[in-house]
Amino acid sequence: MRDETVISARLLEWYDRHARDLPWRVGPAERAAGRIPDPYRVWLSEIMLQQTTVAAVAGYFHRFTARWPTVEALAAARDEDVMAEWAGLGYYARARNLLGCARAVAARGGFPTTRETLLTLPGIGPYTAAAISAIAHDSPETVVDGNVERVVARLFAVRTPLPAAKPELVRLAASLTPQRRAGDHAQAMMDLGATICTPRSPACGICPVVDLCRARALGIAAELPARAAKTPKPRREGIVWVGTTPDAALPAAILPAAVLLERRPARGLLGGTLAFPSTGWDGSDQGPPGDADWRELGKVRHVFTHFQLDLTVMAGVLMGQPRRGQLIAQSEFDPAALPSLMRKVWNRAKDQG
DNA sequence: AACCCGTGGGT
DNA sequence: TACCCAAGGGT
Repeated sequence: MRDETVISARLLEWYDRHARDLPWRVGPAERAAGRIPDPYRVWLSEIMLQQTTVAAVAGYFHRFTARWPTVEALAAARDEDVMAEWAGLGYYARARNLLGCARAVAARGGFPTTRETLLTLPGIGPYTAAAISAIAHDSPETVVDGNVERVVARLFAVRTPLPAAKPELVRLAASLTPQRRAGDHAQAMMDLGATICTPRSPACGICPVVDLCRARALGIAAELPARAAKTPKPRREGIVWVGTTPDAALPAAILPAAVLLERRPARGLLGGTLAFPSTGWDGSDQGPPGDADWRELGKVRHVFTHFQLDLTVMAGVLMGQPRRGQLIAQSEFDPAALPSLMRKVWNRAKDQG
């Protein structure tokens, strides 16, 4: 028997006993009994899991499915409600594409089943299209995420650095994909990568395919996959303004009646999210959003994918009409609807203001 | 093809 | 502290 066939059989056997129990997953026993996963839940989980950990996704998945149980319900949601529910999860283009995809799917009467057609929908790329097709329909597609790249690089001792190695890793991963149970195979590869074949100090001692791992034989498992050198992260600085209005019934120092916020441009950094007016760090160059006796509260540090940000927080009670943004009543303001950076800014202002 | 796009936990 | 990197996609 080919090594590839043995690896696939061993992985499925291992998965039958050790599959992670995840909220969006139909486990191997239920799957074998004929239970078909809901494509909506598979799709939603896959979008949320893009570059995002299982632990971070779980709560969001529960809230989304409770509020919008079907793709039709999600398609009918308001943009700002979806953005608010997504707030804190990051990569906000996913939320915009999520809605676009839901509306396209609702309009066409349901999710497509083939990888090729799934690929035409917004937010669905090569990984997600293959994953939905394999997991929800058991199509023999090859699913390659970061876990699979690592597992395959080690099994076949691929020393070429990523991302140049990607095409080779995809070919090798395809050589492992079985014709039956492709969905369970894909999830087994990812579970192995997440729990045993981990980036650092992999647990080779309990790996079901350790005897077939070439990197292990060479003693270089923990060193793979190799990656191209990363460029150092630059630092940016900017200013953010937390403007409030005085409450008519209470002393202004106790409780502000309204907070000045703005909707960021739909594309780009934190695109489409709710934010405090700011400048200087995202390509913008603007003054204070209104007149106030602005005072400095200190800095907030936040690390994005490609730069580190130090934002100086200014706070003040607005005098007259603000020049931009929208005043949100304190009673209707939910800090949880802000992206994490702006949540940090709010917490700083709340602590010191 | 290279760059842009969040966040949080682990080491 | 600093760095790694997660069920990637869009442009």
